[in-house]
Amino acid sequence: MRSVTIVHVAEMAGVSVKTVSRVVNNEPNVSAELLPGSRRPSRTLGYSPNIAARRMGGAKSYLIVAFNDRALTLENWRSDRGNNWIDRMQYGAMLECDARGYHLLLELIDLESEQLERRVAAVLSTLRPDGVILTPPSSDHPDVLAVLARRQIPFVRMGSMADGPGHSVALDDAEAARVLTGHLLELGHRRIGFITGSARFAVSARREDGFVEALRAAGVSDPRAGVTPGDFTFEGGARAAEILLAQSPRPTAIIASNDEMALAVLHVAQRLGLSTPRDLSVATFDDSPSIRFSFPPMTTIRQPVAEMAALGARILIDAAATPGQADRSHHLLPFELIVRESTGPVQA
Amino acid sequence: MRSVTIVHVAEMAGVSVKTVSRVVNNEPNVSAELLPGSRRPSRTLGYSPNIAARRMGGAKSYLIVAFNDRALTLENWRSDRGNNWIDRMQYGAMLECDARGYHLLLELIDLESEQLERRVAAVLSTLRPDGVILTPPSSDHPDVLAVLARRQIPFVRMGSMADGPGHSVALDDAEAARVLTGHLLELGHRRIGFITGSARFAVSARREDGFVEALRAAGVSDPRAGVTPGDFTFEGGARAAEILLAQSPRPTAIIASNDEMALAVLHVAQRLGLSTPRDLSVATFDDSPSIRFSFPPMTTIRQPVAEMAALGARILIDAAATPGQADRSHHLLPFELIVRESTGPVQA
DNA sequence: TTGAAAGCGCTAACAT
DNA sequence: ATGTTAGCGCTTTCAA
Repeated sequence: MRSVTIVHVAEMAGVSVKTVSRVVNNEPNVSAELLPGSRRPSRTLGYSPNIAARRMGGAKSYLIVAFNDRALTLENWRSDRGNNWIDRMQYGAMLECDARGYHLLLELIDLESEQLERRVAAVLSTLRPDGVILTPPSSDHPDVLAVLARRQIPFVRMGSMADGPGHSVALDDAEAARVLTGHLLELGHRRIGFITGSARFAVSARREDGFVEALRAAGVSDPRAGVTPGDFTFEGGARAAEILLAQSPRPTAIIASNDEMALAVLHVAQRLGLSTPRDLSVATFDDSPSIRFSFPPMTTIRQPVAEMAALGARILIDAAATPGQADRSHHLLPFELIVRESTGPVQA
Repeated sequence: MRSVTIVHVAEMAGVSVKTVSRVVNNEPNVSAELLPGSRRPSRTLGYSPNIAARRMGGAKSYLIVAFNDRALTLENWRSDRGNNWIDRMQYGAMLECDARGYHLLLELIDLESEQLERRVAAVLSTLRPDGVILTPPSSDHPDVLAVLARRQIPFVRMGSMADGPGHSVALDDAEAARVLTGHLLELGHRRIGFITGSARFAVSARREDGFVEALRAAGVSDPRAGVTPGDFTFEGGARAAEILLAQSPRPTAIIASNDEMALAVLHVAQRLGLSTPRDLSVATFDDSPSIRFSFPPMTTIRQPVAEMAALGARILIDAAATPGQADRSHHLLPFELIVRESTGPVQA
């Protein structure tokens, strides 16, 4: 079935194709009477402009591409643990795109590849997106940023605090860690363990820094004593928890740098016969579904990931709509401490 | 920066654009010497064909669109509970697309809309995908199927057992329910509660049927006694669990039609002072991360969702590559019973 | 085996 | 306020 084109609509309306184009794109210089006149046939015929042809005509592509790290995505798939962060990012961006007549395309890129620049360039040539969303750890990858900048394609770095080119949307992870740590300090905890994230992600260091600073500010001696390396996986979290809980005196609270490791802490504590929060308080960072449904539901930092992504998409779509705007901007979104049942006052 | 086109490559190679096109698309009738000759410049220049132009030229679009129900997605986003099924579907399809030079585009459609047909048609006109993946509940929506069939766009219905047009990839949910129920029967359970899913999804009835059949086959009198309505949400699952656990005599096991409701059962049981699996066995269906990390980790049916989606994408890509193939096929993938710690022998 | 030319559906630039 | 024309980058005829 050949589909209806702008020519059909124009013929039916008895006007030129350009007029139809103007109406469809809400351009000025169309007489008011024409609006319904041209619009009616387009409705009747069920016309919607073909995106490829539009792009060929020199207009926008109505495409936003989000780059995800391939290795991460693959591993995620294999382990099937559901990377909630990416999902929420996608929902937010997709909804915003959808509302603005845009389409979101997820693309896998191999950050470790030697051909990274070439690959990124190829995707851009092939797809011609109006904008690109970068998720960690590509948000801070110099090669990716370089290609994007060279091509002059608007892009937004998600979750990056680094001062780089393009737009960025993030939240203050260090401050979030300080707030979370502060919550435990208020409950009387002094021996607090902290399981770090993978060094590949800039966020790991930021959270660790916030934790250490909060302890230092509270006058805790040797604030780094409880810092134990983790890697964002359940297994890594379990190992770290075992190390921490074998210490004497034992920490009365543990902060995990992500939810999966926090779940692991809960498991290890349970195995050791420790009750949460009576014997051990546990707090974490991402507020994924799993920790809301855990025993007990966990205290955490709530990040507005979907909102961040929606903002990112909005910035790109606006940039495509009004060229010549600033090509850099920096946005910090608020987070929220959510106190649940996994944290309680330290027992005497 | 103007990007490199086929013309540049042709000039550099000293051949016609058509020859370059042939090389790029692995078409026959190119002399062997030309292959490296034309390919070298294309590498040097970093050429990749523009998808929009390709499409305009009458070739494939290299696009697969997956339709998701908008209301479901929105609700999912708001409740932020992470619809693992969709995520796994997407991973599988995306990886397959990526491996074949394709791109996956998620589109939201409003199944409740009166303009559904028009909207679907608009997306198809706009994007011109080479194929469409339908996720439940759109897999069985007659209007959606009608538009697709009329347009002659290859599509695959995911998780649909209905005998309809197009391709379908599913697993035998009824059989899965029978196997899961059989596991409990073997452990000696006779009073088994079953919390159904939402009636909007065809899978709900299939699982319920399998459960009832298994009990009947085992000679359990009144096999429908334990069937209690649920809706796939945590709250709905909790309500159903409360009803079931208030019965006297109490069921010794409960099967929930999805993981979120199973988590709710665990919560309610815990609140009532029932220990799992000693006092109550719990089993469920989707094997999402949350039930692997729950206390205790739950017995479940493992569905190869990503593999199903990958197969779906493969079918569509193959169909686009070799027109004239059968436009219907039906695939049933195997599932797996995974026994964890939430189910145990009935206590005397 | 190779190439020249036409055209896909749309929009930008340039008339009118 | 409206229409005409010339591409956009590619692939398909069809011819050499």
